[in-house]
Amino acid sequence: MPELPEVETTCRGLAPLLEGRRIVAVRVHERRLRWMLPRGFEAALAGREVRSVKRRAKYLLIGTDGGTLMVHLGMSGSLRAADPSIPRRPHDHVEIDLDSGRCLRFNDPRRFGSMHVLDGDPEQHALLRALGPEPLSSAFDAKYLHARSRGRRVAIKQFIMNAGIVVGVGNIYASEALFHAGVAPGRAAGRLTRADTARVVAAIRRVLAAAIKVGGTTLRDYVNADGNPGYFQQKLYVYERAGEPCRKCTTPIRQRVQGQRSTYWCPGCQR
DNA sequence: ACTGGCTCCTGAGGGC
DNA sequence: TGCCCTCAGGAGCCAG
Repeated sequence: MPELPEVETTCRGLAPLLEGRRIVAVRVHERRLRWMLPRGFEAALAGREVRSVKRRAKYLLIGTDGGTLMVHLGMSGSLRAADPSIPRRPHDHVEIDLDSGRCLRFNDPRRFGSMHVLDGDPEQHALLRALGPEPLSSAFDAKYLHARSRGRRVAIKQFIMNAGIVVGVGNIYASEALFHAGVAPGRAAGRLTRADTARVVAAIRRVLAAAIKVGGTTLRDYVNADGNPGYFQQKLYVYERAGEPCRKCTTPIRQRVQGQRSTYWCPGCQR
């Protein structure tokens, strides 16, 4: 499932394939994504030249000479620059032909992903305006997390998954980061000490950077722009390891549900 | 201002 | 062998 490292990997893979290319044609095979693709979606993109490929949170921002294509991969989405001679696969919902001869295909079995064409500054769009800082930016530090968490009773795991606080920390990396920080996931965010928040920030940054380095985590669906999986799943310490011995202290990893999401943690290592 | 719950969807996996 | 049921999950949205 794409989290920030997977989106970043896709972004880096797509940039050289898209930048400077002109969009020749757009075909939509399924309009019912997270939000219905409006009439005029195809026309808003056809003929445009791609100027930049960026990422904000888990959104891909494909800037053109006339508007920005904003893509979210949801939990099962992928974008690949395919050879058009390869037949379309099930759930290839949108195809964007480029003047390079390649075809950008958006595949998303669960259709939790989305596509928008934006005018003007993407940062001002309602979906981006209220987002917190990027986890790998200097704005996300211990001072910030400590200040934002004061008075908050919500569990720290749900707190760091709140995109209004910090973007890009999904279910897998939230559990992994809290393990490395040595902080139990159920603790109230507002009860964390300054030292705790420093360790949480450092762990989030370290885990995300490490995952980006190996191309993200592939558990079920995710493939990058070239159709290849990531390898971070081999470095998971707690996620989907319930009952298995902790890699550090051999205590059995525990699992519980927080906010409709599975949380994994080591009661020996995390306090 | 917070917090928790619901919702979209399909494939995987377990049970029988 | 095959069918049916349950569950997972990003994140916007709404109600309390």
